[in-house]
Amino acid sequence: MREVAERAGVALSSVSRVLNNHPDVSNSMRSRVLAAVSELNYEPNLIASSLRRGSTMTVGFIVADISNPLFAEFSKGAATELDLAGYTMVLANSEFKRERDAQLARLFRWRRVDGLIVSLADQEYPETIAELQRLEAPIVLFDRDAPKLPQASTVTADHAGGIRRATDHLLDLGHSRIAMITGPSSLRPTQERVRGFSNAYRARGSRYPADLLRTGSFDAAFGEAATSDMLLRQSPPTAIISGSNQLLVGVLRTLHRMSLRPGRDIALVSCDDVPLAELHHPPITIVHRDTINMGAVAAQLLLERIRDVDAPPRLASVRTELLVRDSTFPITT
Amino acid sequence: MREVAERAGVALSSVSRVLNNHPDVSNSMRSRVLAAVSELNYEPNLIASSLRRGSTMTVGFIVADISNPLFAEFSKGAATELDLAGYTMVLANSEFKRERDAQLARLFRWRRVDGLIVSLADQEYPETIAELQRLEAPIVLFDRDAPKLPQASTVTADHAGGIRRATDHLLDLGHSRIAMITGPSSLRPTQERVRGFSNAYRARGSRYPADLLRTGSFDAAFGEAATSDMLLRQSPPTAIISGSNQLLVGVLRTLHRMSLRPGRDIALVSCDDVPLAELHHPPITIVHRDTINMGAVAAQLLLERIRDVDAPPRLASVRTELLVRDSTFPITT
DNA sequence: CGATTTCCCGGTATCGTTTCCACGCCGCCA
DNA sequence: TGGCGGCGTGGAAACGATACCGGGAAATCG
Repeated sequence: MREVAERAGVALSSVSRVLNNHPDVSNSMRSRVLAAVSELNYEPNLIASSLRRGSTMTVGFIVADISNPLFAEFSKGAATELDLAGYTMVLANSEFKRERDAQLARLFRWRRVDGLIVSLADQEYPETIAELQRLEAPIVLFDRDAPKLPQASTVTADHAGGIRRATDHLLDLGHSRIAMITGPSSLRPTQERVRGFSNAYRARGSRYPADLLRTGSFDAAFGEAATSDMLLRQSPPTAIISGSNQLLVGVLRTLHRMSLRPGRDIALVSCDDVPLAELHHPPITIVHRDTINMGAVAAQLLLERIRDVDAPPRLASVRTELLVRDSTFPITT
Repeated sequence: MREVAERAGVALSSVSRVLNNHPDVSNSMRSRVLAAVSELNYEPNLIASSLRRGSTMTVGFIVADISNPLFAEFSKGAATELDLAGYTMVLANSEFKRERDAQLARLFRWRRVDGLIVSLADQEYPETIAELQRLEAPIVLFDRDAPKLPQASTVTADHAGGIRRATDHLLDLGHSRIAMITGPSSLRPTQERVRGFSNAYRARGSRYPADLLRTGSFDAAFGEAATSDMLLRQSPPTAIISGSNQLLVGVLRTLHRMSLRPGRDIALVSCDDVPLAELHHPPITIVHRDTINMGAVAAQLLLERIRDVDAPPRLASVRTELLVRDSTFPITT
């Protein structure tokens, strides 16, 4: 930049003004500087700029596992939206380790990100909460509750409503022993789903079968184990609700192993639409949410608070939708 | 940092030495400084550090679409490996637009990334090549050839071998009219697959059916259109090879629409193992490659050249493997 | 015991920008 | 004609860290 200034015969500050198209710059100045810039192949240094400005134009993104389509789509939605605003996304996987969450929060703080989007592995881990509280930049939580972080915005999905509709659907079809397998009980999606599940039964004056509710984790192995365990019990379920695309993989593995065909021998509902669900034989009924849009909304909530420091944190909830397909069917008693 | 120095009654340079555990620092100095650091809750500024050091400890990652499981797994493998070395991944989606590739390459250069991993949307687009050539940091290409970028390392998969084995497998089963649907003909994976396809036929003294080779793009819509087009022709294929998980979605949609069942009415092979392939009825034969490992290898190639400026660029190829499942079967003529 | 090395430490320049302040000039108005 | 406001510009002080250089004290050696 100094070379550019010399070549154009002007001051450094003028070069800076031209490059940031500051209003106070004459046409002759602008053209001289731009000429020198292109002659010298000048390349701005965004690091120096960040240091001086106090803003890095980066947003941190902490997620358990980017290879999970849920997070991948969410991140895509967010990245696209951030791009439009000139922000770059910095990505890190926590690998479901809460200590990683805390470390990464600190790292991003040190890197001076302008904002942070995070899907906590454990929404109550004090270390993580503490690290996040020290962050002055705005935060958006993805599908998590964290009362200790009142300064954070949140984007969630209406899991309770979705599961409520799914359960109603199954109950209407005559199923009453419905199993639900979903993630860690400490996480918002799980809590909401249990609420929706419970509400559906309660609306009909009964209680949900507690022995058929399995909370634990979101991975395929858990889905596999929980399914086979329940199916081998005395009074097995006639329908299963799976809480994630990964759990679905486990559920299907077990059903396949036991030669039970969804849609005929057992009803099946899962959460989040993936190619597997649509193209399975039979196609699987899904509690759908627009994850890419959730990412976009998360980015918007974040940008809103980056741009206006005084903007209050907000909570956005995207709706869920029941896609009824052939894996659910009326039971004949 | 100045406050820390004052509080500890030492010079700034000493604080820096302690924090970077430079050898020339006494124990008493270390403890005094560390005490002051924790009393003041000092937080290092990695931006300033980057500016001064000339290294940002970040690696750029340009990919067409992170929501594609292929790229998502690849990125996960790379991110995990980079993490171990203390590097942070900066992510951007090109959305298959070659102009975006070029823009992003420039952006990352300006951001002074220490390295770049990139899966080009178009491996020959001159703008992108030019932008990459100006980059002084090392580059790793994912599954692309770019002779104009001799300074770049590359990680690829043995597509030719995989498709060769898949084609041999089908030919052995008695299929001769085998269709292959794969991506843009300008891209390495496509070229390699065509080579493997062709080799298999040539080894038996014949030529591959040119009317059944469809190159175009990697998305589901193309897979859907190409499949229905070929199946409606006079002499339709008895087997289909799909070149990506997205194409597979399209192929399956068409087969489903035409009430053709893979494994019975038509043989089917696809590339890259995804839950859909394993849990489909029947399970789909796959040309498999370890994408997470490819990411790890890409990161290693990059780190090697970041650490040793004189290290020559390298080319790593990961093997592919044919997972024979029930979607391929002997044809009875 | 003097000379030379080793060990620590402080001061300062520097990385490449942006922003504030001051100043000169021109045009306008009274 | 003198004062005043706005425009355009240059100079310099940051932003927060690191690395070089030099010097004083302690340790080692002949």
